[in-house]
Amino acid sequence: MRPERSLSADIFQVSTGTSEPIYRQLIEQLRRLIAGGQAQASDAMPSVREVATALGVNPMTVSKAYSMLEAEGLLARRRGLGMVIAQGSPDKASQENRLELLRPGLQRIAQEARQLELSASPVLALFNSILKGK
Amino acid sequence: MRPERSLSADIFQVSTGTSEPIYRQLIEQLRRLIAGGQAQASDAMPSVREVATALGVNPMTVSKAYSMLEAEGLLARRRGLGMVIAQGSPDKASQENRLELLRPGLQRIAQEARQLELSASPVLALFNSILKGK
Amino acid sequence: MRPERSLSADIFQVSTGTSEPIYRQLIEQLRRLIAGGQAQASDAMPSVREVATALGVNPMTVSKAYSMLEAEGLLARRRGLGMVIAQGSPDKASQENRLELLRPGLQRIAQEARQLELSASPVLALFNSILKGK
Amino acid sequence: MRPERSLSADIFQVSTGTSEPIYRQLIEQLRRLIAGGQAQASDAMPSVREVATALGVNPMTVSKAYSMLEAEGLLARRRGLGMVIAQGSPDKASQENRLELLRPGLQRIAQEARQLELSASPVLALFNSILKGK
DNA sequence: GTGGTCTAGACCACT
DNA sequence: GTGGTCTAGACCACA
Repeated sequence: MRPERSLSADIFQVSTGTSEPIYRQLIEQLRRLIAGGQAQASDAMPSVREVATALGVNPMTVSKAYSMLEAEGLLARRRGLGMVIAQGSPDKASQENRLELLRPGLQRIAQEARQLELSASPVLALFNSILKGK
Repeated sequence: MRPERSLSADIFQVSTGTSEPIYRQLIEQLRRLIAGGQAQASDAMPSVREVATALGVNPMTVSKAYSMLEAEGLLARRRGLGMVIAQGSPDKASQENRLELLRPGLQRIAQEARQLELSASPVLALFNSILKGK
Repeated sequence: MRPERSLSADIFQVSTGTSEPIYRQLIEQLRRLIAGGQAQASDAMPSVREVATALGVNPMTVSKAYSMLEAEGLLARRRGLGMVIAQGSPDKASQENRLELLRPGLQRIAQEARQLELSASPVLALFNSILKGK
Repeated sequence: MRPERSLSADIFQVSTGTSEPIYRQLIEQLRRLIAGGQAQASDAMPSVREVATALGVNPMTVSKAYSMLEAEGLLARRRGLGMVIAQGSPDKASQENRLELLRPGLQRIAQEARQLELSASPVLALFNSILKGK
């Protein structure tokens, strides 16, 4: 078994203002981190407590996210040691597959741009500056 | 009384697949249509029943959206006649202001792209094709 | 977390005889309780179900009032825990400001008294007895 | 038949901002004018058109009020001439009876004053100034 | 025809 | 336990 890497609690960012439930934000983010290759099999997850205090949310909320990820097979429980990325979790996905994960969100924004009567170029320019500037 | 334009029920599109409640989708869409200048003061809104049947949702769901838009000052009620875009509703916003409305969504996507370890250029290419192709 | 006071369900009284909708009666009453200082920031509101059973109305009616008060910024939702008076809600208003809230109603009564050809003194005497006697 | 007096259209005042329907405001006001003795049997009512333009409301709304007052027996229709106060309409009521008509409104205000934590004296002082000053 | 209010009941999400 | 959302259906008020 290869040496184990520990993931930091700041891999997660949540926004409480959104209507999207916090536990779901966490789930989606870990899925992306795995698809992007930043979290790999046998990496140790930060503890529920660490994440909860770092994000300022209820520990039960983090625990629920972890449990659902475990049920989904992406996380595995190591008794007394915490959770790790499961051996069976998917490897880093291909670029095409990762791009496809962004499509629904981009389509939604495109629809909003149309309702705002915005043409493509200024929207692309703004997106470009956000992608690079931050 | 100056001529009045009637908006059609198909200005609205809802997706039931999302977790975002239907009435909120309607609210957001009307806000954008006003900001985009496609709905202007004193335009007549389609009736609650028209929108409800067009979208296949319960009239109360549409009514809830209309009521909240009225409380917000964007719609005005004409007793017995229906709702119209309120006189006090904002005029078409400047292009800069309309772009700003897209910023939060674009920032969210950019964060997701980073978690997926995607560089800017393929993401921009995909967005470009969505904006233009559809 | 500082100590929190819980408001009882009997802070509300509704009269079904009036044409004023129940949810609006609740809204107006809470506004007055806040202006009067009897409900303060971070006080816990009675639950929707408690109020509904205490008043004998449908929970959705109470929920509607709470939602509109939340949209107005007077109430804040605590996910899974209930509603509290929002931090941003106004403090107890000055006596002059509270008096001003009564002015429109008093003006309406004064107009009625004029139409009934009633002079000031008997009307004031009646009002005095009502204010003190009950 | 004694000489006929003509009532002016400005005996009515309506507020469109209220939830109370306009036609009902008109009905209540005429009832009070009769109880107060300012409108007496065989007085000629202002025409529907006059009242509608003076108040800026829909003629159908005034017509509805007149019709309901006729059904109630307070107004009588004189073919081709307009409406008059009916012969059978009650005479000016006693002061005690007229005062009683104000009681429900005053009780409502008293309850509001209690919720605003206002004591009797400032409220009475305000009411006094409104009754006399205007 | 228009919107508003209320009910009864179901299901969901969060803690 | 908490509130939120949606449905189906009834009744009212206004024009």
